[in-house]
Parts: sequence; structure tokens; C-alpha cells
Amino acid sequence: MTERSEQARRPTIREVARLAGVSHQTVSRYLRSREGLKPATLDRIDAAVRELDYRPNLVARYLNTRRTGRLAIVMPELVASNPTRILSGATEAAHEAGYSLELVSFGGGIDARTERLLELADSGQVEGILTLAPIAPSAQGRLGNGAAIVVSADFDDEMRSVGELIDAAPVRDMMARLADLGHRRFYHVAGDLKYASARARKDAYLEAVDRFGVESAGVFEGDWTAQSGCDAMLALPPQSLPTAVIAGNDMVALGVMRWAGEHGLEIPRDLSVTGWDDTEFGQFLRPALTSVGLDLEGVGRNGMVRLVKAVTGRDLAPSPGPVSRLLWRESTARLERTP
Amino acid sequence: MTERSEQARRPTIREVARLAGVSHQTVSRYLRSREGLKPATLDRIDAAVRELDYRPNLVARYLNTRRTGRLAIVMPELVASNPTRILSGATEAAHEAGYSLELVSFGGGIDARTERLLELADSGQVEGILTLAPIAPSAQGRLGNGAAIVVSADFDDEMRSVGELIDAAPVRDMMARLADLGHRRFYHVAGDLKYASARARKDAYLEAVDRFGVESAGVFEGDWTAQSGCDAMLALPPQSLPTAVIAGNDMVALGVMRWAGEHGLEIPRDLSVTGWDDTEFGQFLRPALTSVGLDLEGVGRNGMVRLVKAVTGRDLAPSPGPVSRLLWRESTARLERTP
DNA sequence: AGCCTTATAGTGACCGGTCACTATTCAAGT
DNA sequence: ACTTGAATAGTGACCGGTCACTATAAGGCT
Repeated sequence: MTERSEQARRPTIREVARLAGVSHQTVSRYLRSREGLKPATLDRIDAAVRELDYRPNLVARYLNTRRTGRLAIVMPELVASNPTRILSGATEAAHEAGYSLELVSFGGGIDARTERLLELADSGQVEGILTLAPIAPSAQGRLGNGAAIVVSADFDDEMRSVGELIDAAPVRDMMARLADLGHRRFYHVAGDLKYASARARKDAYLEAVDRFGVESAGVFEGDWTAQSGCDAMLALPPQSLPTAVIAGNDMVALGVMRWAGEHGLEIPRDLSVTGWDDTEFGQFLRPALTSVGLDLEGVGRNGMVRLVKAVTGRDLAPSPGPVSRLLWRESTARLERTP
Repeated sequence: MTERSEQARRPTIREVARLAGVSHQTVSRYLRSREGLKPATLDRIDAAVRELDYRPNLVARYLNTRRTGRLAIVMPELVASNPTRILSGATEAAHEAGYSLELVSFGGGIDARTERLLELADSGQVEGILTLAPIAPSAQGRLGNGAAIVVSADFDDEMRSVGELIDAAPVRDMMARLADLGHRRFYHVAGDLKYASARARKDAYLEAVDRFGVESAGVFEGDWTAQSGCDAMLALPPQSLPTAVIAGNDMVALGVMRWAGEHGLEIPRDLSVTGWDDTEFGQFLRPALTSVGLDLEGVGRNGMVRLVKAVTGRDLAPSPGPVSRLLWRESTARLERTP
């Protein structure tokens, strides 16, 4: 079903005014507040609006008010890890503040992205921008008189991230518990180290190895995919397998589990595996995957709360919950025998 | 890092003109085409633009041209099934046509959604809208002079869908093959029957049962979740289990597999399971899940191709590949013994 | 009744671009 | 030298709303 727009112009405020027998300014008042108008006048305008099926042109309105009622959220690449939960939280907060939220994704490198972001900020189309990707340092001096810009980066390349997702403390908690359960040899399959979160988890892993005095079979530099989980295990010499694998996320952990199954290892009897993200499929795997649940909605919400604050000065309630929590499931257990 | 927008107005075309010592109209020409200007004039304007860090106000431009260079894609609910692949295809096509794409998600029922969609269409903010959700029939007469609207629905509630995702032919293909492999008793765990795709798959299942003269243990009305897969199996009397389960999608199939593992059934020896969507995790399960791969990028692209055609009259190349293809993996096999 | 205050409605400019039209410059043609 | 026309630049109106200000009507008070 396709509707071709025939360029018949929409009715304007002046046509409504003529039909209702009032001035255009009266209609303008009607649109904004409906206050200070006689009930009789109001009714006449009501009728005219209905008859013409009038809807205000938001673009024209903006020209005076600078208010578009719209915020944008910028993502680096749409195909990257699923952003729906972050978006859902951000959308909710934006709606609470009376804004609609628009999703924009800019491809290209950081410089191209920054340029387009500045264009968007100064084009007058949105009042504020929440970007999940970092912006080029060169842009720092140039922003300020367009839309407000808030950077909430898990994707930061400069380590200046304030992102809430990169807290890797659960790595330590998981390893502490696994060490308690008798595990002495660990392995880490990292995510793409271009991501601050991957680096943070890797650092936390290395620190925990030190702190708990356990062995490490190494750190594999993966790319968040299940395939990299398989590859990581294949890269190990068969005689020195770990008994616990800390995977960068659930997909990676799934790859590790796949490899284990193919090589006759049973999880968690022979190998404990942990993931990250509490992906939907994790708890239905056999064994159900121990993971770290992230309050992604909260992350989206909190970013948006900051943006709303920057744009309107208004304080919205941030997400109450903790950003992450450890979900201990079946894929991790006491080490019963040494392999 | 938060930038507060201090309402210092952006420089306008007239300020650039003053600085360059030309008229505002000359600057306007410069912005649109840069043609018909003396090189010297062009240089002067260039310099002025750079000095003021001028960027055009797209909103003001629109008021005359009606061209915003923006299209919107409307989704019913952001948290529903992952739309990133569809978006990715749609974005690509929009970019090819020189448009930027904005994602809007409207909550609420079909009527509320339709109302907001019409508002968006007539607000002048976008030139066209591709909606993945159906619109209320009541709106049919009211659209036509705002932005172009194209409906591409897998989510159609009225069975008037032209969606390309609802072709359920692969159900028949899977069942034909399974019947060939000796399966005589099937079971279908449907997705949410509010979805046309779920209904289509269910119908195809029932038709195939007829056509191939096999038994059906019934149709379970699920909701696309893994949990519904578990529930569906628990709902069966233990003495009359099927040997093949056609699940509504991969998550449902995962739930079925989970149930099987918990009840000592081995897949595919005791039970064959098929999914749908070729979700990323499917091929890394043990056993890897037989599924139906969907060209979701293509679906997004094709919807956008139609929208671009409606807006500009221009023909973009549609996605070449078939919408779906059967991916036969480890979770389906010849029936070796009767349970 | 007359005056002042408040409620309601109207007038014209303006936001920042583009459009239609006009004015100027300058080289070529006769 | 004068006309002609293309190339280049300028003028003022306009898009559809809102703002600041003014005008009128209605109500309260002495």
C-alpha cells in the first residue's frame, strides 16, 4: 500500500482563522494554550480545525521558538551490539520530559561522525543530542551554541569515558567465587579491545589473577563473537587447559561451550564458563549460563536524564538499580577433579 | 561530559553575506550550488563561512523548499523483536537516495499510533514515512497531502499485509524433508498469533500435516519466547510425544531444546527441532539449530526502496536475494527409533 | 455615569532561509 | 559606437508559525 503525496499544501493557521472568523493570532493562542479565549471562540476554532483536518507545522513553529520538542540519540553503527534496551530506557526518559526521541546512526570514522553530529546540532532540528559514540577532540571548541550535546560512551576510544557499562568489578566477584570453588587456572576471552568495556574487563581479569594468586592460561583477543570463543579455545595447548573461562560476553561464552561439547568436555564438571550481558538465550542454554546482568535500560535512561538536564535544566529521576549484577547459574560450579 | 547550550544564536546567511561583502542571496546561491559565482566571490564567501563556522539552518530552508532530506521509519514498539537488521538495510537504501533516516517508535494501540503518524506526516519534518506497523483504516482517507507513507507490515493485524516476511513456505519444505526422514508425528509451537507471520506459519503447518499425511500432536499458542517453548512441551502428555517440533522461531526452539535436555531426550536422536530467523546463537548451539534464514536487511531495504519511489519517483535497486532460505543443521535428523 | 482594570482579540514584524524578479557588468556581434 | 545577451549579483516578498505590542470589550469601583 503506497500513498503518493500530491503536493496539495496543508491548511495553515490563517485559513483556520478565516474559517473561524477570527485572526490568525487567536488561532495561534488556541494552539499553544487554549487559555484566555472565550468558550464561543474556542468552539468556532475547534470546528474549523476539525473541518480542515488542520495540524500545525512544527517546522515553522520552531523558527521562532527554537523548540522542536525533539532529542536525538546518535549511535556509531546500527549493526553493532543490539542497542534496543538502551534505546528503550532512553525513549522512556525522553517521553517523560515531553520530548520525542529520534535515532540517528552515523557511519564512518570518528571525524566524519563528529562532523555530521555538529551539523545535526546546528541544523536546528533537535534540541539536544545524546551520543553513544565518542566525538573527536577537535570538536570540543566548536560546540556550545547549537543543540546541547551529551556524550555517554561505552564506546570511548580515548579512555575519557564516563560510561557506566565499563565497570568490570563483576569480573573480580566471579573469579573470587570460582577461586573459592577450587579453580586455580583461568582463561580470559576478551571482547574487541577497541572497546573500553573489553579493556576494562581484561584489566580486571589480570588484576584478579594477581590478587587471588591463581594461574592464567592467557588472554585471547576476541571480537565479541561466538566464533572468537571457539577460536580462543582452539588456540590453547591441549595439555594446559584452564578450568574456568571468563568470556567477554554471552556470545563468546556460547562459542566456548560449543567447543567444549565438541571436545568431550562437560560443563560445568570439567570447565566453568561465565558470560556477560545476560543475553536472553543464556538462561535457556544447557547448562544455563552464569552471566552479568546489565541495566541497559538504566544506562539509556541515565544518559537521557543528563541530556534533559542539559537542555531544560529539569531533573529527571535516574535509574534506581545497580548497573550490573552477577547472575550465578549452572555453567559455573565447584571443581570436582583436576583435569 | 556535558555541554550546556548557551543561547548564542548561530550566525545566519545575512551575517555571512555582510562579512563577505555580498548580498544574502549570493550566499544562498553559494549554499545550494556554488555555480554561477565568480571564483573571487566564492573565495570571499568561503572565508566568511569558515570564519563564522557557519552551518545552514535546515529547518528554515525547509519552509520554502519542503525538502528536509529526511525520511522516518516507524516501529510499533522498540522492545519487540530485534529490528537492527531491518534498520540496517533501510538505512543503506535511504542513504543511497541521499536521505537521512530517522527512527521513531510509537507506543500505544493502533489508533494512537496512527494519530501520531499522521501528525508526523503533516508536521513537515520528514518527506516520507515507512511504517512497519499497520495504520488504522480510519486514517486511509486522511493521508495524502503530507509526507508520503508506505506501510510494510509484518505486524499487520488486518491480514492486508504485503510484508515479505510472512511467507511460510519453508515450513512446508522443512516438514517435507522431515517426513522423508521418517518423522510421522509433529508438533507446532506457534509464535504470538497476533502476528501475521505466526498465523501464516501455523496455517502452513496445518496444511503440511494434511498434505503429507502425518500426525499432529497439536499447535501450542506461544509468544515467541523460549519460555513458551518449554511450556509447550510441558503441556504435552508424556505418552504421546512428537518426534519433530516446528518452533515459531529460534528462541522458542531453544526452549524446546532446554526442555528436552531436562527430560533426558537427546536431540536430534529422539527429537528433531526447527527454529526460524537464523538468530546468531543458533548455529553455535549443541546441536546447531536448523532454522530459516531471513534477509531482514533486504526487507528493510525493499520497504525503503518503495518509500524512495513514492517520495522522489526514483527507482532504487531492491534486494536481490530470496527473502528466506532453509538452513539445515544438526538439530534435525533421520528418525532412528520410535520413542 | 465615568474611570480604571482585566479579559479577549487583532496588527504587523520577525525567525532564516529560498523564490521570482530586477539590476548591473562585460564581452561579443553588427 | 551601440545593441544584445549571457553571466553575475541584488531586492523584496514569502514559507507558517510566534512574539511584542496595540485595540477593543467587559466588568468593578467610586
